Amino acid sequence: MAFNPMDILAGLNPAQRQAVQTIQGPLLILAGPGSGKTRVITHRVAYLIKVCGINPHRIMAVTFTNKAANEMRERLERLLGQTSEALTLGTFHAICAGILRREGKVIGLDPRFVIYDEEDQLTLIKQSLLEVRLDPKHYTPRAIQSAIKAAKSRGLSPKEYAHQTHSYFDEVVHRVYEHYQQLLTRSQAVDFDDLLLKTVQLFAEHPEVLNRYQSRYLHILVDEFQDTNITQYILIKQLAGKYRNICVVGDPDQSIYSWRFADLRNILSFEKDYPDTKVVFLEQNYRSTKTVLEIASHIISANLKRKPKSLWTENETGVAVAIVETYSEDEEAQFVVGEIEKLASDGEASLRDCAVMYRVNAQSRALEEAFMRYGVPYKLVGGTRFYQRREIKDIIAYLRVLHNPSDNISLMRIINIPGRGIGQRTLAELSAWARSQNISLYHALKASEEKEPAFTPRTTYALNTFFNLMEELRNKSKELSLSELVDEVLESTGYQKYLLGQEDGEERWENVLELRAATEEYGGLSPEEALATFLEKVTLVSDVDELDEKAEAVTLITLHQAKGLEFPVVFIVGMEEGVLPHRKSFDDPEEIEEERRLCYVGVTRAQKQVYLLRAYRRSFLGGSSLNPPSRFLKDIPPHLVTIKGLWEEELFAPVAAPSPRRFTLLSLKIGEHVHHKIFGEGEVIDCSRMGDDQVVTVTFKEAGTKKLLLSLAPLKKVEKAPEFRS
DNA sequence: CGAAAGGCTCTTTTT
DNA sequence: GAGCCTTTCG
Repeated sequence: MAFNPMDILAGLNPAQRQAVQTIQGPLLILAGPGSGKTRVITHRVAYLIKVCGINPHRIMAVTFTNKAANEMRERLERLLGQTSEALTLGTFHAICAGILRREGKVIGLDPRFVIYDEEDQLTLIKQSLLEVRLDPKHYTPRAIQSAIKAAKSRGLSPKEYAHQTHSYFDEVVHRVYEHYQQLLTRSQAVDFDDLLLKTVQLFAEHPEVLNRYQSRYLHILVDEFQDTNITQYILIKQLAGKYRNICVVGDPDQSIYSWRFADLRNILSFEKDYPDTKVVFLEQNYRSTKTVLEIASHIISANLKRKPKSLWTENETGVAVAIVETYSEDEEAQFVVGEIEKLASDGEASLRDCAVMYRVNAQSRALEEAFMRYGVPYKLVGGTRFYQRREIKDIIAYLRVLHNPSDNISLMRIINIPGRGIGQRTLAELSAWARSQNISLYHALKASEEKEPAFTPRTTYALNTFFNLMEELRNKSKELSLSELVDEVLESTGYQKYLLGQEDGEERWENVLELRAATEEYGGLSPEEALATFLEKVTLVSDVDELDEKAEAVTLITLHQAKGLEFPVVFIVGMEEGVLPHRKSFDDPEEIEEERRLCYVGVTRAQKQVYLLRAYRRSFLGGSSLNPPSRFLKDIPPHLVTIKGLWEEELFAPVAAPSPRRFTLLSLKIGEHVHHKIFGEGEVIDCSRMGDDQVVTVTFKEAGTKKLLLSLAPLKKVEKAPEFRS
């Protein structure tokens, strides 16, 4: 099929075309929600390659999540009909990690450096506090962590930080920051923010390296520009220094990451630093109904520090927004599930069309319980994130040490897990000695016999045994495939036994197996490369990245994570003062404005229908509170609203209590066959305990696989095996 | 050394 | 209500 370059422009509106075709010089695209932003970026890159003949090797596109990057690559390949590997495409963090692996040597960075996440960072900060003899009770590690992150987001090294600040607390932070950086260096590690900051420093100190990159990148694109921080801004300014073909895309109304030190002033700086900037507004919305767009506009218009913007759509008017008031969060969740079941059975929306959004992760709990109780499939994004789980981090720590023995934090994590008689005292002594000898902890392990005064024979033996174990694994790591290596680690360290001996060991072990499964896709690489690639990936993935859009299930997601996604039907729960807006934002008008933007982001995810829910009473931290309705609800004009008065009509109606059915509780085993009132016949494929109840996973003949709570699901045991059994 | 128990503080939001 | 830290005891 002949390729017609003009296909790239087909179907774009005039503003979108302008955004695609303006390829010379700085360009700022202000894109409202649903205005086809992703489409514009993708088409712009395609246009550069196909029409302008630019080598993909010379284009960089920065996205906010890995997911966005993957999607863009897919779309691009479809559009171009060819692969696009040469294109630099990824998050700031991933792109910088790549640059540092290649070029970091000149600033003394080992190419095998490990990336510490925020948990590792906090551990290291605690250690720093102790080592500079400050009391962690007086200066909370969290506060210090936040101050260091703030400094790094503004591009400040410890020295620069000291110059810029004067309070006593700043002096404390400065001391810890400086020491913390030393500890990182000693571990051949960088933290998240260092990925950006070190790249900036590298470019600043080594113009010859910067020059290579400047000359390479003829075109640079940055998505979600409203959520970039100052360090990221400096970085793109460096990179675009030569050609100045820099295109940034953003929407100030969707800026929701100022707590991560994203700085809206970047948009102002951009226009100031590049006075010849052309600005394109994308204001036609293709996503939502007129009603959805109108209530969104009313909500966001109440922000005072904002440039007004007029969004419009040719879509149909659609239905009114539903405001639902329930008594408790459990009822709120129950309403959501009931409504989704209704939509699904009426054929108005499938499960994957629906998303439930909330302000804080803790809110997902009541929802999950309700979804489980009614056997409606859901996918939870975030929460306790997979790669943050203790057992997962343990295994990764083993792999990290095998890859790079200098990684002290990981070594300290696993040195006594499973327990092998190396306690806190020994560890403290060993690491003090390592520091005095100026060697890594791993090296100290090897040389522990030379230490004066010596460890007890028993301790020495334990240290030696552990060291030999790790050495053996390290040798094997050079030959075994990644999954074989994981198996070997699990086996030879006794980790499996250790886990299964614990209370919730079964479940944790499942997670470990899931991790092991994830290592299988690295078969094509050499053992060393596979390990390196895997370790980098696991620290830089986010939860949205893993969201499976095709699965027939309802999405449960925080408002922050929902940015960039869209769903036909959106439920926002917890529309209450204290939740949205969150009470932490009460005393700062700017934070309230950000809460409002967050609400705006949520509403504008919807294509057809929005439900805003609030509960009269919400439990938190064991207690409960009565929250007034969110102030944002007052900004919605009444004629666009239907109130669902579960409040008046159903509140006092008897709700079927779960307990009475308990005594008829039957117990099911894997392999048994059941009959469900709605879903029909199925086979039990898994069961686990939840409190004094049982959760069973059943594969139904017609309805697919569902998780059900035994006490509530209308299930009957079937003695005779159904005929579909395979 | 390590298990167990008791006491404390938080919880926004995440690449 | 959990997760983290400290203390206590075997």
